[in-house]
Amino acid sequence: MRIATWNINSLRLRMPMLSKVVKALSPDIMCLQEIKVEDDLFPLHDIQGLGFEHVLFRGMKSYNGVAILSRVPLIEMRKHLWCGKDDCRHLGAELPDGTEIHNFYVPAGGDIPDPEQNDKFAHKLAFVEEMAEWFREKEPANRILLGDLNIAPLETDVWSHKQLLKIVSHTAVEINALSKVMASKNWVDAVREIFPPEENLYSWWSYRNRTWPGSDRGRRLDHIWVTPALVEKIKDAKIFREARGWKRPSDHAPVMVDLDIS
DNA sequence: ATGGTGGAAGGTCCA
Repeated sequence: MRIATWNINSLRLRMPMLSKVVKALSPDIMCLQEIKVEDDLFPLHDIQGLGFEHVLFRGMKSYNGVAILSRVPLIEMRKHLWCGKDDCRHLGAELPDGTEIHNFYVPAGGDIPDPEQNDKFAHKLAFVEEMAEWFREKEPANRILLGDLNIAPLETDVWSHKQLLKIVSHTAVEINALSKVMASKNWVDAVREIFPPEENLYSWWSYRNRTWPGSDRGRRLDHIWVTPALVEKIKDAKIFREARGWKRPSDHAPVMVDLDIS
């Protein structure tokens, strides 16, 4: 089963690009973030036309929003209000074999990496802490956790570890919080099972850097994790950076893994 | 130290 995640940054604007990505990668399950469309306006018919019969979405006007597009049936999990907010940052579903898939859009966190000065950073830290707590309390199961986690944990997940230490997405406090999520169910970074940690690997490149891709000042903000029993099922992984070079792209590239599950 | 660009809006807010 091929499972992909992509922060599409407006689903309606980039429907044609989604079609290209789906044709290129043929994912069985495509998880999206920042769809930026309220549920009444979700382009369900067009999505089904791409071959996804089973579609879950949770959207709001202008901001955030997540969706799971699938060729296999999904059972939607009960909604959880992360940080007490109903802001469309998570969708959980059960696959036919009982594996759970969790699609997250973690708050970006603003510019100042200090929760005292910056409410958005405080929200990000609280959200990630809550993820750790939430998964810790869950019963054992095979699970996939993926999405735009807005944190680049490894030195090789950013173009310059030294220059980004005080930049939101690569600060020690965020990486520490993310490591607690990882410990909550002994999650394994599936993409790093294929691409060794020594290798630079990015999934996002700022719109503000006009020299892309020459300078390659990227960060790996988008992740796919699995619980330990699924590790031996990981067959391949890929970051489809070609899509970042298309005209009017999302600032994120799709990330995918092949898992030997049904 | 600063500002750079893009999306949804139709204000600015958010990334």
